[in-house]
Amino acid sequence: MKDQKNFFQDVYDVVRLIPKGKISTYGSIAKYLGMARGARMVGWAMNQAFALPDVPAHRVVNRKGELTGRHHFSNPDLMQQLLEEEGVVIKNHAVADFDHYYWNPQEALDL
DNA sequence: TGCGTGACCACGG
DNA sequence: CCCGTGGCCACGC
Repeated sequence: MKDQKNFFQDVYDVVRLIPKGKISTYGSIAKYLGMARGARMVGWAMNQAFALPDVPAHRVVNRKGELTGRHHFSNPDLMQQLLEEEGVVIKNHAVADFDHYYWNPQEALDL
């Protein structure tokens, strides 16, 4: 059991583990941390995380694969740009072939 | 102290 | 997939 105060740190820790060229979702991360209904909190954590250089917030999208957080970057197009640099194809502000790039912490970290 | 808001999600139609 | 509804937790005023 971990303190909820470390929840944000846990979020950053998981996000940091997302492999290059892969993406994950707010809900999956929240679920992995035991907050199945705390997807919004992951979003809030990301809002604070964009200040942390080691946290690839651009690899976190919503369950539809849309780059909903792009407006919170210094440049709205930066998120898409970073993903494309990693080989992720973006179409209309959303990840094309979402299932192909999807990275599930539950499976990857083998709970 | 209470209410509105939000980088969300699940469910039913 | 779209739409409406409810729930979730934290933050700002």
